[in-house]
Amino acid sequence: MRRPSPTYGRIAAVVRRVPRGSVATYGQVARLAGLGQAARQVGYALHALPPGTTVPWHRVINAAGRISLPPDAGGIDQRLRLLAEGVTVTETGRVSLERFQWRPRGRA
DNA sequence: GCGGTGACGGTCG
DNA sequence: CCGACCGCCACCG
Repeated sequence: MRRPSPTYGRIAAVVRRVPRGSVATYGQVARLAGLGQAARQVGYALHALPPGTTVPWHRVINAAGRISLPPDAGGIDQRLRLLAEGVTVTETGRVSLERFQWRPRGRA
């Protein structure tokens, strides 16, 4: 079955595993997707997601616990979506990773 | 095949 | 807490 999974496919697969009400960091997703240090690529891939996708891209934030997406590029929408799931996001786009980061069975 | 680029990450000031 | 710098890697022209 080779690994036809284009990198984007693996990234999307990992992001779909992030449960509602939790968030994951780009680096965490990259790691779980087997991309190593290609965290930047995660953001690049999410940016390339087609409209109407089922991937909860809004649950992915940076390691600093902040929304990276510029407000005028969807950051506003991302913040509202997170708030709608019960994730506390300050007006500056800060999220408490201690409280909301996804922890898949002790790994990662 | 080479080089520029980026929804990042970690360190330093 | 915030900004600047450098290092990593895959995508695209």
